Amino acid sequence: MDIKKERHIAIRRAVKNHSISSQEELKNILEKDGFTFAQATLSRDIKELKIVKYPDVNGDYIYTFHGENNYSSELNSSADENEISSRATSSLEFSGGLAILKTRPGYAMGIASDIDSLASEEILGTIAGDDTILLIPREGISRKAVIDVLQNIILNLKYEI
Amino acid sequence: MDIKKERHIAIRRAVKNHSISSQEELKNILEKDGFTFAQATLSRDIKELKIVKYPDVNGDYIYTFHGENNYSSELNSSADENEISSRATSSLEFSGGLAILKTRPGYAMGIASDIDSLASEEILGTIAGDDTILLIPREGISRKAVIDVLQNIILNLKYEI
DNA sequence: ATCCATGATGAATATTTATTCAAATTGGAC
DNA sequence: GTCCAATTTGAATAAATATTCATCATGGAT
Repeated sequence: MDIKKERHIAIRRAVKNHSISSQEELKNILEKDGFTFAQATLSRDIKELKIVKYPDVNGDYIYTFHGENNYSSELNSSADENEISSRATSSLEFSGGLAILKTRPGYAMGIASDIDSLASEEILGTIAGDDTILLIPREGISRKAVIDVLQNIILNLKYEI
Repeated sequence: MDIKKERHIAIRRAVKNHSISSQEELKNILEKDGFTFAQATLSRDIKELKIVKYPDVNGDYIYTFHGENNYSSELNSSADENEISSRATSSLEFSGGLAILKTRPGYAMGIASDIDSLASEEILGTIAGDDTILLIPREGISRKAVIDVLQNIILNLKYEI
């Protein structure tokens, strides 16, 4: 698998699970995971993943996803809701300007709702059945941009362009 | 009125209405509005206001509020929904660990919903009637923190500690 | 009014982060 | 396979941002 893609996944995971306040800190974590790269690469990765340095309630900076609630609660820090989504989705395919995301039965509504709130910059709207979500990207949003943002929400998303 | 408070309001307004990609750019805008200050001050202001430098869809950086959708649509760029909230709210008061936000009749539900989504880091939950919202801050969140975050959502909020 | 504590600020600086530029790698098309 | 264009990357550097430290202002308390 693509090394960059792996690194991106590792970055998302690290950002989610740690309280990271600088790229250097993040770099150290990833290096312990066996990744090797320069700070420049990390800066670019963070930009692509739309990760943000957020001033948290305690007066510290913390890297996080845009719009993500990051009060570190013990409740959901181990049970990672994105991991659930990961198991719950199966594939993403495109047709014309539209995309179809398949999910496990019963999951479509919930995941569509997550997408509505977390990817509203790229996705104009969603229509969910039981195991299928129709995604309507905004004008000018590329397939790649759709994939990128969904990968932010759903770890290990499988897709076909 | 407090010069810092005025500047904060001007910053929020500028961030909302312009596509600002650096503190220097923001500083220039504010200076045209008659404010004078050093970059250090702006950095601190931005931290206090929890404004974030966000990598947008076009591959640029843009200063924005955490979690705010900033696809610049002509639809709502002039009709500013926070301005509506500003006219729609009247006062914020505290009692014990709780806060009461008064609104114009009929607005409580809508505003409470905005607060739920935009201030969930500080506010555990809200209960809205017709013109009154009960805010339940999370443990350890100070009154000042509550005021700060609500000021981010509601311009010109009036309050009593 | 005077004192004290707290907050606000700027200049300089440290730190952090983004970009440039050149090199290396990758992924087709043939 | 070779070639070419795209993408990825690192080292160095530029640019941007945060903090330090000293100073000044502000707002009580007495």
